[in-house]
Amino acid sequence: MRRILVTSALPYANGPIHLGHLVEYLQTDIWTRFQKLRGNNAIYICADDTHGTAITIRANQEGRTEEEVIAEMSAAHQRDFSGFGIDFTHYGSTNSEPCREVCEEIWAALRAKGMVIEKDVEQLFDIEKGQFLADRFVRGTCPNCKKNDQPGDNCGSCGQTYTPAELIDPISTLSGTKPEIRTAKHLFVQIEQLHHFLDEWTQSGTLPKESANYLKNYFLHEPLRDWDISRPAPYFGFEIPDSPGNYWYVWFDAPVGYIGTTKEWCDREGEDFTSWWKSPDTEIHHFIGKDIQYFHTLFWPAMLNASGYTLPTKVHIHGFLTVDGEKMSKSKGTFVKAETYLKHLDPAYLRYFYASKLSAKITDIDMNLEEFAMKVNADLIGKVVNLASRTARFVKDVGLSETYPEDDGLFAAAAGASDEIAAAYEAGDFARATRIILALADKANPFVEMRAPWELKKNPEKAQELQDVCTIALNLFRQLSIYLAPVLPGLAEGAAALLGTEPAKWDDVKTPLTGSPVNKFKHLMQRVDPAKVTKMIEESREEAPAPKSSLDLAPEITFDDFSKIDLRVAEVIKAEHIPEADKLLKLTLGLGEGETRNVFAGIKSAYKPEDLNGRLVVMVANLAPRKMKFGISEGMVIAAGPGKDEIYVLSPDSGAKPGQRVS
RNA sequence: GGGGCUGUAGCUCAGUUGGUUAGAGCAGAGGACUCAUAAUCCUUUUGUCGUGGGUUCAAGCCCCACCGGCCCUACCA
Repeated sequence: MRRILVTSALPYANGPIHLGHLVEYLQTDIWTRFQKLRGNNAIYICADDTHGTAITIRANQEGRTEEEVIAEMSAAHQRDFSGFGIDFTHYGSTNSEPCREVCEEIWAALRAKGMVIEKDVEQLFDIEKGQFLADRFVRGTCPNCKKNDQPGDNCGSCGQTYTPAELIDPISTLSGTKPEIRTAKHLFVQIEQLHHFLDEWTQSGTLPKESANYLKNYFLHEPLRDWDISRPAPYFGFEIPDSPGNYWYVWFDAPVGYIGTTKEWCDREGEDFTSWWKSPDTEIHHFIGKDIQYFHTLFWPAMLNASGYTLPTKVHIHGFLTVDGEKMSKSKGTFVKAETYLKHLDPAYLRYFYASKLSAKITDIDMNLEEFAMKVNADLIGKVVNLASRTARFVKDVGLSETYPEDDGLFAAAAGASDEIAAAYEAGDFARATRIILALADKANPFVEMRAPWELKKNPEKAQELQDVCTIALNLFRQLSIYLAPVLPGLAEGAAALLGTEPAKWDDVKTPLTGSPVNKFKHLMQRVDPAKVTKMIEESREEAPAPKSSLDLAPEITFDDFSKIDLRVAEVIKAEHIPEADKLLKLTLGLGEGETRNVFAGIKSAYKPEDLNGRLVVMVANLAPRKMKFGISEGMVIAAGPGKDEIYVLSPDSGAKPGQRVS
């Protein structure tokens, strides 16, 4: 029996759980349930990540204390997780005494190894609020491209990175005042001292290959920079014991939360803490997203190494979630909160859908909503549950046959897939696991079809054969339900209840069930109703926020970009109605020297043809011709205004000649 | 700018250490059945494996370049 400690990254206590988070927590939950089902001693530890400036800002805005904010958020998070069947052994908080104790212990170890140094750091200081500003709380003009209203670390327009102190005209987003540059003492951890260790550890098979490559080529090819680990007061977090007025940066104490939360659980349950975190016999498995790799694969192992804690056995890294091929979007309604999902849909659907998409690779997964409904219905309802649903009621009165009948090797084949499926689960390749399992279902259904129990039922002399066929189908169904139990614990329970047995263990797939009663069949799962998916999306849709300023400029372009556009003065030689067109007028434009262009302009709602005849306008003369319903349009007339009856065609001052270039 | 990953049928993806006519599920087409939550079963269509070079007796798999997509780029939580 293996001892396995499993963690998911700690969700930040500043927002609700959404479908993107759930990729990770469901992945971890499935993996942990799999380990338990195999008979291993696995625990799943998680906690809210509670420290940092963002929490303080929020608390101030809401006129509450940080503790009130994080308590409410923790309750909400746990409610959401529980709604999805995520079964934590213990869920804690980084703002707890055990976490503080472990932070202090690790810190002391780093100090003892001489890995902590002090350096002065220039940072912007908000005078009115009396605090230093993190990058995200400063905005100003980009020193590179001069685009205004950019964040303090890098420019959203040109991509340039810089320090907040380099910003032109910086403004504190907390007070709206202009911050000043001040110097403060920060504490740094010199993880370069463990460079050699990290070189080896990161390439030791603990990490996915692509992650190991990334670290090797991006960080470990040169000396590692010192890690700034402290923040000056005021800061919501733990004060550093030997450096009053300074607090540990949230990314120092967040991963320590894994250990601190385990400690809290051990104290409560009387478990031996040392055997979980300081024993070579215990495996540590972290599940994280690709965005926080370097915290977990450089700083974290360095901290553990320096303080004598067990290093992670494996760091499982997953990609992000997109919905219908795009980033989750509040305005499109694809930013779905866990709570909203649960109002409309069965969590089992999402558990299965994610499982069918997740592999051991660090690739993003897409939740196509149409595919979601179709796949869940086809696989789970149509194939798996259908096996029970189409046979159980035939044997409701007689139960299963006393001896397991001849089944053309189906049961043995499914039992034989056990190792392969287990290996796929173990490797985190749930997509492969579900593929193999569904292939078994695809063999079981044709068997039922061939033996046609509904025909056997008509002939009382074939009662035994009928019972045998159903015994086989229900046993195959039971195998499937056990294989799927990590993903769909509810289905496994339903299967056990139907067949009147105890909840299954993994190895039960190898022994057929005989002679037991079969209870009245109840639907184990409902089909996905696409209308409910639509409702969920509608409820998630938020009104697009109003543009920040009235001048919402398009991204900046260069002069070269502009000069690609060939604008010409043109004379409207002829403007005509097109009776079938709702919006278009057909214009014949003259560019001088007898050259004319045929242009369809969407200005019918604001202009009559007779108003335009003879007028000079400005046109884009080198626009690619476009085939439209009523002919080919060879350019475009420049106009201002929002549309409808507010369209204003531009005209040059008198004297301009058709064909002249506008620049 | 640097780096990681990725590009295989309409869609989602498998394709192990390079080896014979490139696979699955879904969708599509045709048929069967009626026990089952319009579920199931049978048959069947579809691919210049991103592009261009190279290595090799042999490349979807190896090398190079290019094009497209996603992501990271450390005082961001």
